[in-house]
Amino acid sequence: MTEIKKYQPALAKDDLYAIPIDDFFKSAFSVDCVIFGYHEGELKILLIQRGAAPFENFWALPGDLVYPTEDLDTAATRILGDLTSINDVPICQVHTFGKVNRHPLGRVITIAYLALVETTEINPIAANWAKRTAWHPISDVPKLAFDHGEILEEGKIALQKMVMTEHIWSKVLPEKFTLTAFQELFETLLDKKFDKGNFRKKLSKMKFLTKSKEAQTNVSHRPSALYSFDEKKYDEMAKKGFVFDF
Amino acid sequence: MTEIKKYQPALAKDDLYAIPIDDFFKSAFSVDCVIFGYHEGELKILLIQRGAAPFENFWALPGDLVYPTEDLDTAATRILGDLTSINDVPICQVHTFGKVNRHPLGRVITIAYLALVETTEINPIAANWAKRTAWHPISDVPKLAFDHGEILEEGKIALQKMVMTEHIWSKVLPEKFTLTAFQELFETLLDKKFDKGNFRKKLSKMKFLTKSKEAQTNVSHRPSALYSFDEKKYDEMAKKGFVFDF
DNA sequence: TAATGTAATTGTAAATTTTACAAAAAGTAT
DNA sequence: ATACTTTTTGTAAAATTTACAATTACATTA
Repeated sequence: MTEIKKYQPALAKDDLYAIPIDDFFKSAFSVDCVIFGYHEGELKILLIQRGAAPFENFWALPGDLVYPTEDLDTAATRILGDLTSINDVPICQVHTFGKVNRHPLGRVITIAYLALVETTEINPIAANWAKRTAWHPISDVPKLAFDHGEILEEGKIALQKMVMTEHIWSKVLPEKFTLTAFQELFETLLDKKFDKGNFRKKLSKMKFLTKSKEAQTNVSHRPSALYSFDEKKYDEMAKKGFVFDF
Repeated sequence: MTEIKKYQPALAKDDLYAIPIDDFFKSAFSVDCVIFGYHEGELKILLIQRGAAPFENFWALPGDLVYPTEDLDTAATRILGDLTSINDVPICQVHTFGKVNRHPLGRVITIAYLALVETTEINPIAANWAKRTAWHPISDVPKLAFDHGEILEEGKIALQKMVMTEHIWSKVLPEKFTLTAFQELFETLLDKKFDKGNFRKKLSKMKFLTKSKEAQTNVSHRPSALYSFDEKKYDEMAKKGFVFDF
């Protein structure tokens, strides 16, 4: 009995699936990146136009096969960079999609990763087999390649959940920002409106925004104080199990 | 230019990874099941003792390779059944683990699935290459095969999050249950204590537990009313974006 | 049968938070 | 100086949370 035979996986009761172990090692997996862009109250999604079969010319999420010698998280970052020239953006895993026929060229399961960035601070440049890149308003997305439509929908749900439990939003605003900008960000991401006075009262109780001595300039009205995000304070609170509950 | 060449994935800038497309299709993927069992204030985890290499004789999460012609979700259910004889338990995806060297026999990424069941209502029977099955107290788990220790830790965190946002707990209690039993369940899962009076006041506002006309019998104290879970009501509230916030 | 023990259930008052606004403040533009 | 705009603070009523205390309903024991 060989080493390989020993590792033969479980067989279904009717032996329907009794296939040699080698046949299991004929799959591939890919990463698809759901990159949301926020700017001044508008949420967009980053797409590429595919310059390679299958689904050539279709719009799609930036994604590609993972190298056999590459860690999953590493691959996600690398692939995003390879196709869109976006680097240094932390992305996090969301969900894995594994329907048998989701990919026309063979068995490929795909792991979706997600990030939220400031639309104008990122400069996506199509590279490799990506023909072009474009930000599409979240409310007006074309038909996508593969099952990317489904992946995007899951991504939207995951984004809203993460907004309330992680500081995924913290790199979207500039170093110093007004509370109004902060509120607009949350109103956009959560698709809700908040009372201005009450919103900031809740925030001040949360302690993780610290007021600086600087103020807004060049506005034709009372200038706003500028705040900054205190990650340490946030983590303290998060550890105690708090969630945004607006 | 062949069809395959066309689909060649993105190349890294330095061509380090320029390998033929076929080499991508040499991976496998597996499912590992994190099955939590609850009974009378005790949380346990279901493990199997492996009867096959690698990690023969090690305790491990029930898991195995996915067939190339099998949907991911289908595989999860099938594998759990094959190894532990547990069927009809809904399990949900949690996270995918994809470090290059996590599996000694080749590149295998694994997708973790999770469920919560009533320990005594499930009768796990080792089957196939599983030597035996056992419930281990969550606080006393042996060293596990592969990276299953890490997967279990992630599973614990995911369980707590899900308890607050989904009714993953709803099949754990009997059809009719006391509010005290309900409270004990949540205290166990969230590892917190609650004030009895206040806990049930919050519950009554949530509306998804309906009081039946029956009461507890054979208890040497005032008998408790029995309640049942109203899934429809729960879903209504969940749709409006509510979370348990005890 | 009455008293006792136990846990379920309801009650309550003080403290806190939420809500829906209103008023005041601090700048530019006219 | 006045108007305008948005920030910032204030406030009173309503609702909720909190920390207990009191009451209730059963079985068991005296």
